[in-house]
Amino acid sequence: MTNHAVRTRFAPSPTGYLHIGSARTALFNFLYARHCDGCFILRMEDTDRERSTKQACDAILDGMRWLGLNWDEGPIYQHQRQQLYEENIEKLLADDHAYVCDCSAELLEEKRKKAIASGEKPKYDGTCRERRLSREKNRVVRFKCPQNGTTTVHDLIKGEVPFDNRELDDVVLVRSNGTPTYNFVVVVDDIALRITHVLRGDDHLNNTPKQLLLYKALGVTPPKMGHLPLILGEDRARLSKRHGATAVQQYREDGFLPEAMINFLARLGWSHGNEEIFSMDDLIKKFNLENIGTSPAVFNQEKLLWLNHHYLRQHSVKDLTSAIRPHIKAGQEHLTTPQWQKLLKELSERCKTLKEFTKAANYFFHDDLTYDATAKSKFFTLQMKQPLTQLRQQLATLERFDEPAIETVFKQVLDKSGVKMKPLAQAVRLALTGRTFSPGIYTLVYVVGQQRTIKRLDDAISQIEETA
RNA sequence: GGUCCCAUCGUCUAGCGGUUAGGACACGGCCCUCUCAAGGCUGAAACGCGGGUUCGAUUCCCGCUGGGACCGCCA
Repeated sequence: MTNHAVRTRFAPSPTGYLHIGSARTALFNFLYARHCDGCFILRMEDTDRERSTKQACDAILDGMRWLGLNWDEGPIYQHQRQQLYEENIEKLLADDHAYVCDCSAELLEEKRKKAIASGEKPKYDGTCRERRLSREKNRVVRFKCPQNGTTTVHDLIKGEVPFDNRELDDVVLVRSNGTPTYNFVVVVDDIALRITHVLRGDDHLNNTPKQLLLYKALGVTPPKMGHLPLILGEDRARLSKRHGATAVQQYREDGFLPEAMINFLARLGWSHGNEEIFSMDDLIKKFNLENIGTSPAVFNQEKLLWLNHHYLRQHSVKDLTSAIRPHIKAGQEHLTTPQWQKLLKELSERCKTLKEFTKAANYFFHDDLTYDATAKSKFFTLQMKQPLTQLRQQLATLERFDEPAIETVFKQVLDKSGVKMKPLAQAVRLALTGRTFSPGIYTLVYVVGQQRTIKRLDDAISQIEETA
């Protein structure tokens, strides 16, 4: 389907990092625009000057780029569009769709508390509605919200959602400091940017009728709206910091790949039959509004890890190496060797995150090993001393230090000494890595290299003497 | 408290009136095996409850229950 008219946007408020939930909203808007060959716009909702920061903007931009959510227009900064908002306010005021209010914040807060205490809905009481106050410093502008009738949200995902206008409040459009508020600028900008489809979190559904009424007051047909079910934590409450990492960047630092994150996020609230694996191109091709689910989804890190593992295994050695470079603190010179390439392939079978690679390959980058105590007493036994010594001698004589040659040496030692493969392999593994798990033993010996293997076997053999 | 949203395995979900209710993650077992993984096979695991509508409801409607969101001069 091609629809050049489709224009979507992602409009975060730059007050923190890029949240997982926001990222999914961004993704869906991005995918829908791309799917329809439309336009995806990035807009910073930074009208709250107290809370918006440059760092937050940068973090959001950075996260978007990392995920590959490239925008076609923007970033548009709302704090630079004051004049546009001012024009619209004047229009609303002139048309009697808005009014000036001088009720103090303290008084309102008091009334609000009282209302809640007496079991009523906290709502502006309309004191200034008909006072026709003039605009002055320290006064706010409110929307004159119709107090009868029904406003129905025609939601792309939920269907018809009617709201009784009596439930709606006279929202503040302009703060007493002169800056416009969210509910107002979101409407003005979506009009100005000719947005055709608004996909946003479910938490905005209650705002939508107010915004619809604003569109009406402004004489504009609203865009199509779709409210995405929220992403939840394990306790089924809205995903937040207390559930663990919620910043996209945190996942990057923890060694996740953007492909995995995108795939995971896409499947939270959207599906395509029984398919689980989607590249960005697949998603652009297959994404549609019809298959967006209606119920909230719990963020399940196990599945993210599985996907990450999947993409880790799919990456080329070259791509993986460059992805892993930032995670390696010392020993980066090892990253260019054929041994590293071999090890990397083995590691990608076993590790679920880039971060795990460094841990799992610790013995490759560092020479100071600490033997696992239990394993040491189990595998560094006196009867292993001879076979290990034999092995060490023969490995030292090898001219071609490759896996077939290493395997031959192992076979010979096994034959001569009569020990079983398992204890020998485990003893060698412990000697070379300090642990009892690693890639296959021939591969391991090859990867560690002749010099280091000999050195580590010598160390191990002396350990046996000490304990004997 | 008011308004609104939601409801299929533990989790993500398929299902769009008639299915042995399917897949995936996680979990158990078996195989493979020098360890750890990977892989293969396999197992356990769900339609919240009560009313309708219908020949027939997981599916449509209503109620209940449960969970969630929102009620700012935040967005």
